[in-house]
Amino acid sequence: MANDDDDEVSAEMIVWPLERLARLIRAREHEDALNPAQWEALRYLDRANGFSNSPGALTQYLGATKGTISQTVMALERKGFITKAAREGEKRSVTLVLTPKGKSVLAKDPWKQLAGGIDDLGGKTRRRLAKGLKELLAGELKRGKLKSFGLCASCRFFREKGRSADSAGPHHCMLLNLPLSAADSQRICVEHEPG
Amino acid sequence: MANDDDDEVSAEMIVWPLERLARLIRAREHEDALNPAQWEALRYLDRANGFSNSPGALTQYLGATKGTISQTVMALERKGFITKAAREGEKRSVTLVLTPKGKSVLAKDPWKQLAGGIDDLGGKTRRRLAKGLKELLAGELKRGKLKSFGLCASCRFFREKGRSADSAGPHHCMLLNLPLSAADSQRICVEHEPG
DNA sequence: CGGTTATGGTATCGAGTCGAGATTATACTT
DNA sequence: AAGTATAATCTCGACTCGATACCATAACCG
Repeated sequence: MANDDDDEVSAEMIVWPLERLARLIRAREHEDALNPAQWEALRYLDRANGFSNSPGALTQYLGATKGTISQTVMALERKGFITKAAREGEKRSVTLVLTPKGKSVLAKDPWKQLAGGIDDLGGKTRRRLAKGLKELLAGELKRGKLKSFGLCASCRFFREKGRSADSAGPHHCMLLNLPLSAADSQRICVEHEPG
Repeated sequence: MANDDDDEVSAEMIVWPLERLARLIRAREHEDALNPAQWEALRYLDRANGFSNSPGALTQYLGATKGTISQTVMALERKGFITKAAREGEKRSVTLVLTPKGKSVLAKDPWKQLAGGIDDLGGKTRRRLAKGLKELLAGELKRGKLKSFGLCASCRFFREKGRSADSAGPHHCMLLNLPLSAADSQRICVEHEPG
């Protein structure tokens, strides 16, 4: 194991499987009354915090355009997977919330089924796989000047507070100057900035 | 480095970046007069050997249906990226060949641009990344009972022959019982079976 | 206050994907 | 010769997608 850096792995040996894997999973996203675009939106909304469950944030996350996302959101609403509601204190915006039907269909997410294969991987491979993908994604985000959509724990605007009796939650966001519930701090955020 | 297997990496830390990376690259596949489906087909045809450059093989590679691929192929032909020709000795089938225009546009392939980011990765990470992705893809292929589309070198039907003056090439395929040019043996094949 | 500009979302359009199913032509089998 | 399998195409309806125009609300500024 001394010369672990020999035997160069060509970029193709990473790009080709990556590309085909993504394509094949996508091909299975036409089942269960949803299609790939709708799956992507549903997955995002399941992970987004209260500042981020809007069509605009979804647009940025997916690297799409507002018009396209508007259509997809309407399809999801029509099919009963999400509901729309007015956003508190911002009449232009809207909140998108999963219905019970929306939450339950996520169990059949084709990407989620990949998790089984991941469990069979060795610890070293899992660690390096996560690290490599994280860096590749970071590069792609930088190239497209896109947002990171990370969790509070890695955000420069996050201030963790000790437990308190405050019902609004123990933490605080310095950017929006708002209290953060413990649950919300575990979800991805449009405003996230690493730091 | 002794306890390299501690600190479990959750499946989500692999699936989420993987999913978003694939989505973001896909979002950039609308440039250059092509769209994602057409990019996928063009990339495949650039890598397929002489037995595998048909609509049917492309259909299997992408996990799609014949009708869909037929449309995409016609679009690529209409746009001048590929040409269609009759297949030798099989009148039902067709060969799809990249035009010079098709070959040159591949330089702008959004997936290819990922290769730069891969070069920045460390050797260990690159190795494990390739290994992990290969295994995840193998699992996906098994689940969907799909073909591997590997190279001759890993195929159980391949017989490497010594150099000869035979113009048809030095190698041989035991399945189709045909000679194989050195060039073709370096391209992916519908008939590939690991072993 | 009024005007300009920015922002969040929708309406509409045309090109194209996608799976499903029917159709045509060729090949193989018995 | 009849039946079946295979390679590809055609047609259909539902949907994605970017582009553009549009509307409402918000922010800013003199």
